[in-house]
Amino acid sequence: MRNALSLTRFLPYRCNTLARKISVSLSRIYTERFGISVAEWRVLVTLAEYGELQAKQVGELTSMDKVQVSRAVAGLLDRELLLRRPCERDSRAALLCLSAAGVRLYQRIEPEVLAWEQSLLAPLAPAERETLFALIDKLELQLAGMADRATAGQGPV
Amino acid sequence: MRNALSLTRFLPYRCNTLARKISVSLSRIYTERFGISVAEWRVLVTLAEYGELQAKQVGELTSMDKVQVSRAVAGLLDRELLLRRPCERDSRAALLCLSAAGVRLYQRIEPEVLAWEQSLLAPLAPAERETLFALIDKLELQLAGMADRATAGQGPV
DNA sequence: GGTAACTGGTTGCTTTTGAAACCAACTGTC
DNA sequence: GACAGTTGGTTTCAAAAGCAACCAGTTACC
Repeated sequence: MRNALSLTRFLPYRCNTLARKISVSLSRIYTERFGISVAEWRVLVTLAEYGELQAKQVGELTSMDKVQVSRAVAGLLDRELLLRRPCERDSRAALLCLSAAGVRLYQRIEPEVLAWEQSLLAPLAPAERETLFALIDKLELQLAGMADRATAGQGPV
Repeated sequence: MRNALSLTRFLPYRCNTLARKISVSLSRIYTERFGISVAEWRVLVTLAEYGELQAKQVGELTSMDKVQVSRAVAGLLDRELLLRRPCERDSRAALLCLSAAGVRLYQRIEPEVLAWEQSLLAPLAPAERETLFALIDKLELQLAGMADRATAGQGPV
């Protein structure tokens, strides 16, 4: 049967398998050896970068939905890798940050993850790395635009 | 806390979210409107391209593992979009191909998917598209090498 | 100040995924 | 031709993702 579509040149497929392979390879570092899930890892990185945040902000920064964030935070609190204190401006929310143990754990994992990333990016010249991130930016932007157009004109919200 | 790692410049994260957004956007076409899952879609595309294949070959061509293939094929057979006949050389295996209904369905979906892909790739010049696929190729190659090295030297197999 | 709509966050439930056990059939070796 | 090891494919079971309901607290409006 004649068809124009071949998976090897189909971006959704290529992007999906690449992401999966990357994730499997990377998660060996923090999942198998430190018992940290992908969601928990993202929360750790974000709090390490920003200091103190509400769960909602973590979700926005990581593109995780609130259920994922809630469960990841619960797991990290169980292991006392996070601290939670009430937010005085809004008593529904809480402020999260890494505990001392969380910082120590993060500092053990981070260099290994960075080394792994260097090894993955090794075959790419610096300019190619820039290009790669620029292309990803463009595609995400375009997707956002496509979503907007798809939901527009569907009657009043 | 000072750290070198920021999610916005971390390839695993960027690749993961991009793949997820692409998948959500695309699957609106075949999931919501035709009731085809991602795995089933890949089987359809592969059989449309290659004609008649064993489940194992479908798995190799699509990077799906055999459980995924098995379930996708079962779903498609239920809806009579596939034909299965015994393989005379190996009676464990079966040969799969699209049924007439499967071809018709595929021919309805394919143009919509191609149009969607064009719309996604619209902001990329032809040369940029080539670059993107080349970069993905390089990264997958590197990952394969990293996996080899990781499993090498772990004692006799 | 009371009530309706909304929001941050959690919980419960259903659907999806993935790993490993499993079955039947095939291959090689003796 | 019997036995050990392998392979194509399915099933089973447990972890994970996604959805909707929910609770408590907040905002907006009359």
